[in-house]
Amino acid sequence: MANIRDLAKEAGVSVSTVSRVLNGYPYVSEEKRKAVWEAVEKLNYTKNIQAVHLAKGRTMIVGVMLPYIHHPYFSAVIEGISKEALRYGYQLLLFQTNYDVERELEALERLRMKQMDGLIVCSHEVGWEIFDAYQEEAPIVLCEQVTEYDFFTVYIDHYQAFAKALHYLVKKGHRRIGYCIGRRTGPNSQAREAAYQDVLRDVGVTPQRQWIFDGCLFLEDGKRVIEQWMAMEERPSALLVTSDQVAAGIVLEARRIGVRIPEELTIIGFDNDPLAEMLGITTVALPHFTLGEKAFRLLHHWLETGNVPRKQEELPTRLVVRATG
Amino acid sequence: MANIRDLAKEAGVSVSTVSRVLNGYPYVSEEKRKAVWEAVEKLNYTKNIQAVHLAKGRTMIVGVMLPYIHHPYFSAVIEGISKEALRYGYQLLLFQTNYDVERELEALERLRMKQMDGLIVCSHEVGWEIFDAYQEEAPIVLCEQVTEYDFFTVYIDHYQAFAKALHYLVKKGHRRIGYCIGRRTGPNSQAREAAYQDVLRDVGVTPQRQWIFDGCLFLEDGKRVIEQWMAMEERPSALLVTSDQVAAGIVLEARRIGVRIPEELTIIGFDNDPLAEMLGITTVALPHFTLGEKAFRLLHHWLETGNVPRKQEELPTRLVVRATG
DNA sequence: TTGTACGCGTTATCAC
DNA sequence: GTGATAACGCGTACAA
Repeated sequence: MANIRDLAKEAGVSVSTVSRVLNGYPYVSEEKRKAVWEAVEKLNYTKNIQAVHLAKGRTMIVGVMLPYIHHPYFSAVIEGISKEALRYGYQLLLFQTNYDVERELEALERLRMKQMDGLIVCSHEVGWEIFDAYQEEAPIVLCEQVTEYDFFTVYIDHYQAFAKALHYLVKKGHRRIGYCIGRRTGPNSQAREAAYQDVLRDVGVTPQRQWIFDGCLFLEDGKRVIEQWMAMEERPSALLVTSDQVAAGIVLEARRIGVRIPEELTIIGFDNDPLAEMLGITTVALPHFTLGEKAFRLLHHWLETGNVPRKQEELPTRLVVRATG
Repeated sequence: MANIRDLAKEAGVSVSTVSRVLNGYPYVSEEKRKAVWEAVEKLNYTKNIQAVHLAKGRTMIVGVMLPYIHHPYFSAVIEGISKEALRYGYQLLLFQTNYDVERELEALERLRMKQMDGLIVCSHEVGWEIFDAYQEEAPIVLCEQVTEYDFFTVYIDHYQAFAKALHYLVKKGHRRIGYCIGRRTGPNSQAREAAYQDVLRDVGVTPQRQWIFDGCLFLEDGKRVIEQWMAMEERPSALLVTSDQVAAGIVLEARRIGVRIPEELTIIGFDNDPLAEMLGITTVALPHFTLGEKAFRLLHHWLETGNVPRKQEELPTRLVVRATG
């Protein structure tokens, strides 16, 4: 493969002149410029981007750490990141972790190795203190709320979102309120749990353990939920559901087996998925796409300006009332 | 940041010895090995991966070219790619194109620049001849069927899949058969169209123009389809639908407005999405995840062995009969 | 306006 | 076992 020196020889100029022409710098005579481009043609030259990265100490690559891709939540976030990355001329390097700590650490090590200029963390398993340490060496933006440490963060306030939906239910007279959750360990789930405990305590209701449905991630899980619900002695009259996908599963299975919604069971989902609109599911709209966009912009700002004013940005949510609640 | 020379100085050895230790080569005395690792600790050293890439002429990165990420089809494919990439120690660089030719060319240029070792193309807009040209310089694997050129390809035979579903419908007595499609220009859509024309001709039916519903990509589009269907004079008695998402849209809206399925309208979707199972939609199962896996493995084989025996791999489909057809 | 020479950080090839 | 030293390919002061 031809390199910049071959070009210089072919065009009869120096390597720096070649470099100037290739990168569009001024102060190069028209004839030399032309000679260089002709050499490029003749030798079928292409710049080796790895060498550029090494020489410049920058890659214009941003890493994205997420557990799964094939999931409405994460694929929406990454779509937002991708859109903004494209706009600012950055590329995206994917780190799918499956919540495996080893893989998360691998991604962070890659950041230290300067494989990318910065990292966006969509969700994770390892402790904040780890990120805090790596943050000293390279820019990291997190997509989850964190209070104890000082990070660059863009997040949806799941506590408020959950509380909002709960207050709505309480106002409508519900007292036996349950909820479905994905992974209980995640910060989002913790926030939801906290809101649940707080609001129910405030209205003087003692939540029952079996009103909480764990491991609800996909459409299919909704089916299981409604089956469990059917088998219960003291059934909740309303459920806040992880996501609209799961809520859709509940609603469809309920229809199938003749459970009337919302008369017998009120359902509120999260996300504002097109499926929720189609099925008339009341939901809390969450701005996932915007989350990705803002996360990238925050990182971009950090990369371009270089200053490290820790910053948090909170994204608003909105209750969309439809037929199920 | 400390580099390999700093390490050498600190440990009192040469850079070559440092390199040997860092990369686990034999023939290094235990004491020097120890000295190097101590220096690594002391100087908080991390290898600069860009320099490694430049020196080795390999990146262990594979590019993935796709139009969108936030789409069940593509996110399944990329999940499959990702899984295999992880297994073989490769990283994934994302090229979201939105079917914009400029961006597709940009991805191909990046391949020439050796930013990645190979490229997997999930879907595209530019002509085959372009890929054919770039293929001379670096490995490319395509996820669509192509007959005119000689490529590395893994694909689902959409012609056969469509024909299979059509024959099933014909056997059940349907003659007025229509179909929904996403982008008509894609090779998959072309294959489906060809199957449609062929099968209907064979059974002596002249397809009507309005039996073909274009631009059907998402759940919401299903609603539009059923509305159009309602307004028609001579309605098709059966529809083959782009994807289960769109099929679900049709089925749900049909239920809502009281169109009986399958009595008035038979529906067959594609993908075998969980939503199809939940709604009892008859569908042709398409192995998207496997497609991604196989695509990566093919590329991997090419990268590791270096030989270029052009190869095509076809993936099987399966008709899953449920309630809607 | 142009060219020389060095830096970027690592790996690979020799010679010892 | 070990150490110089030359690649790898490009960017960029600095000098001219």
